[in-house]
Amino acid sequence: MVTLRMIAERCGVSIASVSKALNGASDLSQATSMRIRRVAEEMGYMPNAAAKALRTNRSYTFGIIFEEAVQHGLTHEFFSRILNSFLQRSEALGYDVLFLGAQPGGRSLGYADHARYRNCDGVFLIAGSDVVENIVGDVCMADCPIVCIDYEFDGVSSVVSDNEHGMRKLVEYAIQLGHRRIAFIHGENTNVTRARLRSFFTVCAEKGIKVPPEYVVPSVYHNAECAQVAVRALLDLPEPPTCVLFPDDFSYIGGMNEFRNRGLNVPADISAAGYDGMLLSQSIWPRLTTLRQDAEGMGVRAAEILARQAENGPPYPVERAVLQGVIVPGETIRPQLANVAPPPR
Amino acid sequence: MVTLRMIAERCGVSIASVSKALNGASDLSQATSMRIRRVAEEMGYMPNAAAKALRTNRSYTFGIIFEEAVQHGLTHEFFSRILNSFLQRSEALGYDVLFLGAQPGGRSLGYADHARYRNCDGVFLIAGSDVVENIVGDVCMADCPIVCIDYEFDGVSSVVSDNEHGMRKLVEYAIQLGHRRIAFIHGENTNVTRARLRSFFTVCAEKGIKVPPEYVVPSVYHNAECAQVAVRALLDLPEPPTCVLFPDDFSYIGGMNEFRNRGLNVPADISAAGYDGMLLSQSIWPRLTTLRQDAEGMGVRAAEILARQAENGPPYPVERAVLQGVIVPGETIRPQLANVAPPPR
DNA sequence: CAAAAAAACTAAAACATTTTCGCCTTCATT
DNA sequence: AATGAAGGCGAAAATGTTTTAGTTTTTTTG
Repeated sequence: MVTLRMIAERCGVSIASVSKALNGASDLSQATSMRIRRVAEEMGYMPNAAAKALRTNRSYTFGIIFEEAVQHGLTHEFFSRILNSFLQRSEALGYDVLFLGAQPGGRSLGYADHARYRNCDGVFLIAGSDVVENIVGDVCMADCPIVCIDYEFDGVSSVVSDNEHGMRKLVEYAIQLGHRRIAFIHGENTNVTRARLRSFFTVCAEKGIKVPPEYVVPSVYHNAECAQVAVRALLDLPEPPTCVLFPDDFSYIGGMNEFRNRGLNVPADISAAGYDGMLLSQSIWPRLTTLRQDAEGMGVRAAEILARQAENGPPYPVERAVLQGVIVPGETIRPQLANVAPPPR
Repeated sequence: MVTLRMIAERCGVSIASVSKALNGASDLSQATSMRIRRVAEEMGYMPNAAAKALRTNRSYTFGIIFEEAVQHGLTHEFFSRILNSFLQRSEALGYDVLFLGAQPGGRSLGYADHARYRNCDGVFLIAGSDVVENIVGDVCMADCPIVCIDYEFDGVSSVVSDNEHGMRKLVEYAIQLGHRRIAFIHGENTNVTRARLRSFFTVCAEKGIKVPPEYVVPSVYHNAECAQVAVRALLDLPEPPTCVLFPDDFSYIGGMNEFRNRGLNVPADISAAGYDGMLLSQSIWPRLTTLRQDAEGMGVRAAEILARQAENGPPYPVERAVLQGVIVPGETIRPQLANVAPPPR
């Protein structure tokens, strides 16, 4: 390992000068600075992150917490897309990303202690809605900026998907195509779900559409079987819906199975739309009409918020970024009435 | 931030003693050791990873490199499963995991330099077969143990999925059900693909099954459209196969679309099986018969190899771990002849 | 040309640890 | 009582870097 001292000796200058040359300090002559840099390059110098962090108290590391009760972990495409873009943006901003578990070094401490131990400059919290509330209190103890996903807490910055707006788009899309008997299968009771429900009711009311209580049926996110059961209930109603909205593409696919079991063709006999926009949803048949969330945007914004706050130092203001999704038109929904305009594009 | 010095002052002992107490050194009396530990706990002491790493030259960090040309990144379920299990096992072994990019700190250096900069105790290389060969040479310059996935290089340890064995299982399964006209749609020319092809031909030869060259058709991994085109060619043959094997579940689903387009029912009119075992493959209809790779096992073994080699220090021996998958029986394949035994279980 | 100012460079401290070596007790053994 | 051994503890060096506060050298100015 080549150190500043070794370069200094080779160049016949002091360690301080080498440090300055490599960090572009101003009080060094152009000539020596160049010479030192050349020698450093030759010797294959690579700074020591630990020493740097120790001295400057900056690690240029973002911690990332990834946890949810269902042990799917990163296999949720929504989460892995966020992570992907967060990684890229962080690297571009000069930060490395470290996974933070609750048991740093084998000992069972909390996330905050882990973050403090590693001297993180920021923490990105991606947690399923099922556990985020338990975690966030702990994480806050870390004395660095924090950003969490799809959840808003007092004192914690966040990046959220605009679920109200997304749901509005979806419902308006269905209504525009002439549907008036629209059912909504929704996920567990989380703030995300509540936002979507709120929006669903609001838009329906705006358009003068009555929503029978049986049309709003609870299910579980990412659970195909559960959604299938929910669809069964809907189809057994005396007056079943003409269009069903699903909470995510997994549920969507589960629901489609029930349509098929009943001999219903989509979209000829019944329409459907969903939320998420998984890659696969465009490969299956019929292609799903689904609201693709801007997961990439969320990762990018999270990295940018953390980087900015890390630069500025405490106190850390609470920031919010709201990202909007876009409808990916598929083949699962069609005009319900003859006298209605064809679907946009 | 509470340091050893602060604890020492509070306890009226030396810094050295505090360090020893917290690290369980032997030359300290039980009494003082207990007292120091209690005070440290009270004060909320958390060691400084940077100082520790600087002094001991061990960072307890594994670097992870994740790269492939197709920019799907972690959204490939196979990769995210590996990553997930690697994370968990690493944490249990006392290591944190850091993402390694090619541009540490904004400067465009290589992966090896990044690993050296962060003083990684090991590097885990997950790269798509399309880029791994370009990367591995660079990575080797890092003077720490390395494990890569699904690829075998001289001088580099690796964890591989037993593609020969997996393919054998799949082919034998089809043959056992009476199929003798078996086609194989395969991915790009990589070592993984070659292993599967080799195995495919071997097993067919063993069982005395002739494979017409048109039955082996190239496609692209994770590309549904490509697979659909391949299926089209197969179905246009004068004597089409009775069973089609796909390189992955995405392709599988693409192929299924073509079956449907032709009005073929699966498995009544044609059988199919695949490779990967994505979660979703068990939610769609018909449920896919697919060979689920032991991705979790791969992540675990990778972490264990790195940890062991990091403990033992150089020189680092080249280790290989071979993991085997398991057939997940679905509904896409059925006995072809009447006089044949029913499918196992 | 002397003095002042600016430029170029360095010594040393500081960051939080671990670890080696040596010192001082205490206690048991001759 | 003298010797030795062992146990318990501390001083200090070392890790690689940044940064402050000088110190030396060069340049400018009157």
